[in-house]
Amino acid sequence: MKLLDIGEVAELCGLPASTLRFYEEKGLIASVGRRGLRRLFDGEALDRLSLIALGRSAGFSLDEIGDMLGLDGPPRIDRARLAERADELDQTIRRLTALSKALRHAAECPAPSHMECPTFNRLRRAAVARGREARSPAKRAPSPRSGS
Amino acid sequence: MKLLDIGEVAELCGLPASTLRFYEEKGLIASVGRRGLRRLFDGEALDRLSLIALGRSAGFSLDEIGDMLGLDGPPRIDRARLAERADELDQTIRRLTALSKALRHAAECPAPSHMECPTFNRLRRAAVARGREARSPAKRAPSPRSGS
DNA sequence: ATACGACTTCAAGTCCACTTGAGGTCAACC
DNA sequence: GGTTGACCTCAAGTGGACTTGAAGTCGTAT
Repeated sequence: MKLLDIGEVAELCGLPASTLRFYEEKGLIASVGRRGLRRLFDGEALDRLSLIALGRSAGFSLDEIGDMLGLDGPPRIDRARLAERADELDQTIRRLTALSKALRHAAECPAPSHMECPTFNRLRRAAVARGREARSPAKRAPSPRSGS
Repeated sequence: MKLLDIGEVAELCGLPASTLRFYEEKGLIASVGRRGLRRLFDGEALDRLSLIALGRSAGFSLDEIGDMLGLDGPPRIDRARLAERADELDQTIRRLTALSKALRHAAECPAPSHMECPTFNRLRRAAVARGREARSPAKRAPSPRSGS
């Protein structure tokens, strides 16, 4: 299997090399060796990076992801936790759906102030209400680096 | 209209008083006056706080929300931006939906390693793919303060 | 009148996920 | 064999959104 330079991995996964070093330092990924000083990665690193991206976009912190993937080692995944997080995600999805509708309505509604519009207020309440019980932020996947 | 102490506002909106002071400092909310040193708020602050919560949960930064609500003043909302963000939210929703399915599948699938499961891999790709073009994180609504 | 506790200010600290900078190494190409 | 540019390490810095701490003020209940 072809071994990859950190720059190639960076290219393939869309993360800057500094982030890959940072992830390695945290034990989230591992290089299979070095050529001189340079790290060499194999396909497993790419798999793990894809799982990391998945976890990040599900709102897990890097530490949580580390727990789940097994810091250095084969992924061992806590199924109960995944199901729980899936439930939370479904909540979030419902909330964001209400939110999207509210935004779209606000963008079109001619009422002078949105606070006077019953439709907006209904959607607003729907969007915010569920947020109260959220556990931690669900971030989008890390954005690609700015350059290029 | 009844005027509210910062503690009462905090109680009503579920944010700590320190956050309300912080928001006031940023110009996101304003008190209508003071009783001695103490800030007094009216209903409008609650409305704005609810819009702030809405904006936060849509993934706007406090600065962006400040722009939209008009730092100190009546909300003047950029409709094009709202529609644009609604589109982005819809993207996020689709991604999170794939993600939720992937997590749920991972929680149930008996395959020894998820990386070997075609279903998981398909969902994984679907969940991660769209994340590449995301602009900024869509956070959940701010969590209620820890105590009580 | 006095004590209490909820408020006040301002500066500094925290957390997370990275990024940046300085100074150094070295594999590969000409 | 020399240059180059991608890599290396380690420490420190960044940004957003708050939180905490110290020291002080003051409305309200007893």
